[in-house]
This record gives sequence, C-alpha cells and structure tokens, in this order.
Amino acid sequence: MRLDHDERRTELAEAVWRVIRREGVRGASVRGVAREAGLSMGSVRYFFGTQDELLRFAMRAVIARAEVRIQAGSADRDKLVAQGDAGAAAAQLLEQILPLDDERVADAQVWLAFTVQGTVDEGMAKIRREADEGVRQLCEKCVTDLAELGLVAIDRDRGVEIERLWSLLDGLTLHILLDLAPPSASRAGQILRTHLADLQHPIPS
Amino acid sequence: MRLDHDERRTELAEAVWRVIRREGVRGASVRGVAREAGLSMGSVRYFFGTQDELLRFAMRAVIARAEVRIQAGSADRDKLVAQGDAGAAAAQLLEQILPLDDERVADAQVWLAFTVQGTVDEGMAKIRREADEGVRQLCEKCVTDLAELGLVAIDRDRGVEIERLWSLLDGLTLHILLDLAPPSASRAGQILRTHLADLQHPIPS
DNA sequence: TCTTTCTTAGCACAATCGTACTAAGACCGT
DNA sequence: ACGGTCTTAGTACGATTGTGCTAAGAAAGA
Repeated sequence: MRLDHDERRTELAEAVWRVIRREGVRGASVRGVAREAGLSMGSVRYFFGTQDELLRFAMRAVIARAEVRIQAGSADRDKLVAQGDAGAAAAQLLEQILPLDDERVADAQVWLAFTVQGTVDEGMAKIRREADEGVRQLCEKCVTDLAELGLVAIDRDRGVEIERLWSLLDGLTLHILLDLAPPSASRAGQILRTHLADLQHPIPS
Repeated sequence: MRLDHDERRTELAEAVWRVIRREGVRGASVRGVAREAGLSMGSVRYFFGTQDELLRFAMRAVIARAEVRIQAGSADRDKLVAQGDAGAAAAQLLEQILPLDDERVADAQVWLAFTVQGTVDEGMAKIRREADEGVRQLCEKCVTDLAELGLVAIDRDRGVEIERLWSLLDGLTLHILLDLAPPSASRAGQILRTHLADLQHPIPS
C-alpha cells in the first residue's frame, strides 16, 4: 500500500526530529535515525534514497505541521476581521505562530536547526525561504487588515511595520527556544499584545 | 614567546570562523581548521588539547570582538545621556549591536552557528548565556536611561519593554543574517529608530 | 500453494573523524 | 657552536560516516 509507505516516511521524519533535538543536525546520521526509529540502516535507505532526501522531507514535514495549526482558526479570524476587530484576529493568529506550548517549542527547535543548516546547505535554504515568505505574508495580512479598518495611524510606514512585527516574532521565538528571561512563554504573549496596541495608535509627536 | 602563542590561538580561532561560515560547525573539524589555517593537524593540537577547547576559544573570541565594538563609543554615549538625549545614545548603542556591515555580519553568522550548537552542547550553552545576559543588560540600560529622563511613559511595563526591545534586536539580526527582505541592513536601522520613537511616547487612551 | 512484489536486514567500501604519540625542525640564551 | 625549549609535521588507531549492493523475510494475489 502506498499509504503505508508515506506513513513510514512520516515516522522516519519524526525520528529525525527527535534525534535533532537530542543531538543536533550533526547527529541526524542515517544510522542514528534508523536506530531512533527502530529500523535498520537498509530500511531507511529504502524509503529515502539519500540522506539529503531524508532531511529535506523532515524539514518540509515541520512546515506541514505549522500550516495545519495556522489553518485551524482561519475561519474564526476572518469573522473577527469582518466584525471590525482585526486586532483580536491578529493576536490570535500571531500567537499560533509563537511556540507557546511544548509541541510548538519542539517543532521550533527543529526548525531553527534546519534554518541554520540552510546557511550552508542551499537545498535547505530554499525550503526555508519559502516558509519564511509565508510567515511574512501572515504579518503583512495582520498589518493590512488593521490598516484597512483605519486602526493603524497613516503616518506609519507600512513596510517598516510589517518587518518590525515579523522581526519581533522571530526574536520572541528565538528567546523562548533559548529559554531567555525564564517566564518567556507567558510573557511573550504580553509583549506581542503590547506591540499590537502600539501599532494601533499614532505617534503623538 | 607567550605572545606568539596567544596570537597563534587567535589565528586558529579566525580559521574556525571562516570554516564555520563556509561549511557550518559540522565542517569545523580539527583537520578542516588545520587546513584552513595552513597548519598541520598536530600543530592545532599543540595549541588546543582538544577540539572542544578550540571551538570554545573561537566562540569566546567572537564575544571579545563584540565587546570591543560596544566599548568603543561608550564615552560618547554617556555624554549624550548626560545632555538629556538618551534616545540618541540608545540608537547609537543598539546600532552597534546590529550586524550592519560585512564584518559584523560575519561575526553574527558564526555566533548564530555557535548559539544553535549550544542547544546540544552544554559547554557552549553556558558561554552563550553569559553573552546574552550582557546584551540584555545593554537593552535594560537603554530603557532605564530613557525612563529616568522621563522620556518613557509611566504606563509602560519596563520589563516588557526591555524584553520587547531585546527580542526585536535579535529578530532583526536573524533577518539580516538570513537575508530576508533584501535591503535589510539599511532598513533595520529605520525599524530600530521607529521602535525607539514608539517607546518614548505614551499609548494614548 | 506458488509466485510476485514489497520490506527489512546486513555487510562492504572508501572516506572522515578525534585523539595519541613520536620525531624532526626552529629558535634562543649561553 | 652547543643544549634545551618551543613548534611543527606526520603517522596510526579505532570509531563513525554515506552509500551501494545482496539476500532473506513478509504479504498478497493467482
């Protein structure tokens, strides 16, 4: 069955994630992943012809999980925007992106490892760029939704605000992953809401 | 001469940086670094008894470079604060932290690689935490200086603002390194100044 | 039950890894 | 010129790496 085949590949991807969290991308050798998955080396090679193919699949699988999470509350958020509360919609969306529970922390750890590996591996860099563009568009949508409802001051440079929001999100994510300023998970949401509140008010000057 | 000895160690650290930028921490093997430095394997081992020692030294050397850069304009900034222009002082300091030229981008690339390696290597994690605490204190000083001059609204939670600024800095750094939104280097400064301006005005209502 | 296809296991190969060790070279005070 | 210390080079060892290849086992349709 072809279904079993894909399920196996996903199981192997999950084994890759566990190994990466424990030993880094360095430890994600074919043998290491096989051991983690309880399979032999030859079996892994049956499902993935090469190590690169294995790692790229595992990387894309992280993206797929994130997309599912983001898609989940999509309808609710659209309703909020239609009701004029784009601020609440933005908060709900962006809190989905931040790693605020263990599962998302685990995913983000793996993603960060792949991201840095992409500094050296052009194949991974390409995958990362596609995913990052997706996040950027989400940030853009948040700012645009707010602006179209007149909730963002006109004197704001929208491009600057989009990239500021985007950078803040990635910085918060990094800080949560590195466990900086201990109560990060709960405080990250507070920081995000403060930022969105700022965005919705003009600079008095 | 003991001086030559330390100079050699620094040369080897620089070789480590180049290898890491080109091939990642993965490629920073004893052999690889020796080849990059134009030395034999045995020579590297003479200056560093173990690979871990070599990499840790190279990591601390990145910190040392950053400290020199930050220390450089220190007097000027203190003068600005004394004159009541804490905003200009903050902008000058924080722009030193961002990788806005090639040299600092190179350093930040290496630092990021070490940082992620620290996810798996407790020794590196310790070094990273010390350095991160230093950056946090710089952010704290910026916010505190502004607040003591009455330039920050009282209704701001200072802890939140410190970590928001800190996260934004790290996020901007990451985006510059990953080359997101092409004209990042020039735009990063603009984003930082926008953020500092926001910080200096109360949230109306 | 036989046969064909799908999975799994295991070994072999060359390459690379970190470390230990030895010996030859360079340099310097005397 | 000599003696001793500081540097460098080179080699060897066992372990691990990615990949190619072969054959045994499982599953399923005839």
